[in-house]
Formats: sequence, C-alpha cells, structure tokens
Amino acid sequence: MAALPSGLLGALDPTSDRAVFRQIADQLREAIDKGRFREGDKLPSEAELVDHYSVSRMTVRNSLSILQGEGLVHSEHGKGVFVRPRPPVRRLASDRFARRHREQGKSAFTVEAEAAGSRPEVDRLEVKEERPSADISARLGGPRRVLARRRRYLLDHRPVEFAVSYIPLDLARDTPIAEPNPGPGGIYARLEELGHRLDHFEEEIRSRMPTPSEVKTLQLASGVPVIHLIRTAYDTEGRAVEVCDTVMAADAYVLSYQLPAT
Amino acid sequence: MAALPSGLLGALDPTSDRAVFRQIADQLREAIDKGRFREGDKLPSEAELVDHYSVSRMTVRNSLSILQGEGLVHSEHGKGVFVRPRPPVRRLASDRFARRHREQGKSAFTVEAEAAGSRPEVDRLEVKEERPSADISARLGGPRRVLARRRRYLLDHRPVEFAVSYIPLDLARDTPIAEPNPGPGGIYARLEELGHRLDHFEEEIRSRMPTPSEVKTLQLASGVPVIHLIRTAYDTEGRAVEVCDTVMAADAYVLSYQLPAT
DNA sequence: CCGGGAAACTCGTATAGACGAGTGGACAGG
DNA sequence: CCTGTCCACTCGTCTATACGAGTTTCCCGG
Repeated sequence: MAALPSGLLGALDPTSDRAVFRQIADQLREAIDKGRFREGDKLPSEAELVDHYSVSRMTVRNSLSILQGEGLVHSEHGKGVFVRPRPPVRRLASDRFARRHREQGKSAFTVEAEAAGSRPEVDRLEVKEERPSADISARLGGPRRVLARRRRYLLDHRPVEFAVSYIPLDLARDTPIAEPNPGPGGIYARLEELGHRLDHFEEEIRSRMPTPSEVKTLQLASGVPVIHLIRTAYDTEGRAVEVCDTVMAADAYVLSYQLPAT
Repeated sequence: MAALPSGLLGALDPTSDRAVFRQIADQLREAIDKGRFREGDKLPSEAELVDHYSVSRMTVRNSLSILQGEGLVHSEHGKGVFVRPRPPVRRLASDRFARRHREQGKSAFTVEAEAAGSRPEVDRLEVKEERPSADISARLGGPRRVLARRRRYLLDHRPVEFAVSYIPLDLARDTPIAEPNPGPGGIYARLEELGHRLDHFEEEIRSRMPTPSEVKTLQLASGVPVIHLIRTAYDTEGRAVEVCDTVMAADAYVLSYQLPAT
C-alpha cells in the first residue's frame, strides 16, 4: 500500500483532551474545507489512515462516520470514501404558482426543470380516495374523505421530492382531478375551472432527518436532511381546497420567498 | 442487572439479510414510534441490550448511533440513552416584518416569544465593521465595507438561532444602527428614519447538517439539522439595504409563508 | 488480441476485551 | 441528621482480530 503524501494530513496531539477519532475527523474536515480534497475526490482508504495515524481501524471508521453524519463524505462499498459532491439545486421561487404559469400546457416542475437544463421525470403516480389523517382533515376544514394524489419527482434520474396532494372528495370526485393526468396547468387549473378561484397559498416549512422510508424513496445519502413543506391552497371564499404535503431532499433545494414590507 | 420486560423488544431474525445492528435499530425505532418509549424515557442500557440480543457491545452501540443520527434519541454520559423530546417550536410568520410590528418598542423576537409564553434572551451581541464576503457583497450591490451585527437568540435559556446582519457601511456609519442597541423597532425602523423606506424582503432557505462550530454555538444534539436563511431587505428604490444571514436549530422552528395566487 | 479468473484492494459487519469518566445511590462515620 | 466515601452503573474511547462482500487490476491462457 502506498504511503500518504506527506503534508496532506498532520499528526495527532497526544496531550490533547480531544478524542483521537475526533482529531482525525478534524484533520480530514480541514483538508476538505481547504480544498486539499475536492468534490468527488477519494479520501485515503481506511487502511492508509490506520497506517498514517497508527490507530486501530475502528478508530478510523469512527472518524469517517462523523464526517458522514455531517454530510461531508459518503462511502461506497468496495470503492472508497469520497467527498460528497453538491448536486445541482432546484430553486423554488415564491411566484411559482402565479396564475400566468398555469396558462401553458406542461406542469410547473417540468417547465422549470427544462429551463434549467435538467431532465425532469415524474414517477410513482398514484391517485386514490382515502380517509385523511387528523392533521390533513383539519387543514382542509374537516372532510371525511379526500382524494390523495401521490407522485415522486426526479431530476436527471435522481429522486428529489415526494409529494402528496389532498383534495376534499366532494370537490374532486368525477372531475379531471381524479384522473392520473389532470391536464394542462395541473390540478390548480382544474380547480379554477370548477369555480374555485385561487386566492392565496400558505406554506409551512420544517426540516429534520429523514425516516428510513424517506431514505429509500429519495435515495438519500447519510447526513442529508429533508425539507418538509406543507402547502394549503385557499380559494377566494376562504375555503381550503387542497393541501400538498411534500418531502424534499434538502441538498437539492433552495426555497425562495418574497415578503412585502407593509 | 435487571432483565428487560418481556415483549418490549422482539428477537432477531438470523435468516434475514438485514444486518443485526440494523434489526436492533429497527426494533428500537418501532418501539419508540408505537409509544412503548415516550419522549424523555430512558432506553434499555447498552448492557441490557447486549444481554437481550446476545450480541457484542459494539453492535449495540452501532444500533444506537443509527437512531442518534436520525435524531430519535440522544445519549448522556453516565446516565443513559433517552428518547429525544421535541422542544417547543417557534413559528415564524411571513408578516413578521410588517411595518405595524415595528411601531412598538421591543424587538420582534422578544415580543413574539413573550406572547408565546417563553423566556427570550439575546446573547453574544457584537457589532463591528468588516470586509464582506464575496457573496454578501454581491447581494448588497458590491460595497467594500459593511457593518456586521452578530447576535445569538435563546428561548427558555436554550440557544435556537445565530444571526448576522450586514449593512453597507455608508448607510450605517455614525447612525444608531452602529450602536449595540439600535433603539425601538430595531434596525429596520432606523433604516426607514434614514430615508430608506422598505419595500420588500427576499428570503432564501436551505437546510443542511451543522458544522462543528454551529453545533457548539447552538448546542445542537446530533441528528438535528440547521435551517439556513438569508434575507435581503430592499428599499423602494430597489436598493438592497441589509442582508441577514441566519442559522437556526431546525427542531426549534416552523417557517410559514403566505403566497398570493396571482 | 481478447476473455476469464485470481488477487489485491475497498468498505461492512461482528466479536471480545480493556480502561476511563460521569452519575447516583448506599452506607458508614461524624 | 448530615456528610463524605465508595461502589455500581452508565456511556465514551480504543485496541486487535476475523470474515464477508463489492470493485478493480492485472496477468495468464486461449
């Protein structure tokens, strides 16, 4: 095995209170921050780090797992540990639901992704009637049954978002909204055609670590949180006509909002 | 040592492909989800889990570290591993910078926290002139020097947010904005008094895992992401008069926005 | 020249043991 | 009764070893 290039990583300080595996993690983090390892670069192998620092392998693995938890690196079985590349991000502007954007045929996601030069896909489309959770029901004003529209969004073949729309069943039954493809402009256009002129949206944003099932659905690397967005659409009569519950890979998104100063 | 209450946790499936430490993590997670352990409850000790599953201690620790990464539990040296309680969250509404809220004396943070029955504090206040980073400078229209106002916010003695405001130095020099306490209504009120009538704000939201320094400043448990919010304030002439760079403990916040449907 | 297969390398999983350090309760002595 | 000590229990750190499984390289045989 080749020795590490000298100067890449320093030595341990045996007099320090800081645990050895933290010191190693610190040095690797610093090397990444300073660009000595770049996005996609392979870090020294566990065996090389064991040699360099004269510690046991579990100690080295412990260090690496810290960096993984910070989202700085990811490991690939049989290959090595790599500096995690920053994926292209999707910018969500606060005017993304403006009425003018509903005029043309394609969905907001598709139009915007193609404009940004990415390959958009929609996946795992599923439409069915359900009994809503207490929270969803309350947001919609208490319907007993709703239409649930689930789908997964991908950008350049990478899943980035999983979303569920809930519409009170009395609004959606026997309309294009209950079809897998609701037609040009999406369900918001159909709701307006049905006489529910949209007035405003309310969005609630949280962030947390993903559940195991979200890790699977969004193929998340460890150390990547999710953004949980709950949007409620209100018509001009103040009725909540849709709730959209969205979980996004946090490393793929920047949300952007405009607030009036009034 | 007392044995585990029977039925609390199941047995391992030796025929499963799933790694043992993952199976153990799955069972603990399920027990938490189903409420067999509640917020603040102590999980079985490592030694008890070792006995129950007949595995080595490192395997058990591996399982627990998974749950810690998911933000489900946290460990306390000498005490045990506990189900992480959900702290009270702070709701940020999109009208929080409305002009009417600037009329009274106290800061937005203080007023809102007291209304919610929490004890607000502001901490580590630091005001100084600086050379801005390239990003901040670009957002502000390219000033060479800025006034930076740093401060940490606490709720019930728990740090929840660290924020830095940047104001172009030519606006802020020799004004109350450069004072530690800028007076009633905060710096937005002062900016308006100086003739910069505020028109709108733009907020950019990201989420990621914290850096070690953020972990320290916000006393974050492992498995808690941060929300990174960058707000730019524009006056009626379209000039960017302030950029506020904020890092929040994600488990302490829900952000809320209203979007027009026009 | 090409294809196949072994070898060498990577990380993943798991065991067993040792010592350290923080916490809290029991117990003995004042 | 109070206090201080000790001990048992907790998690934290670290070593050494073993085997499995995925990937890459390289060499040998056809």
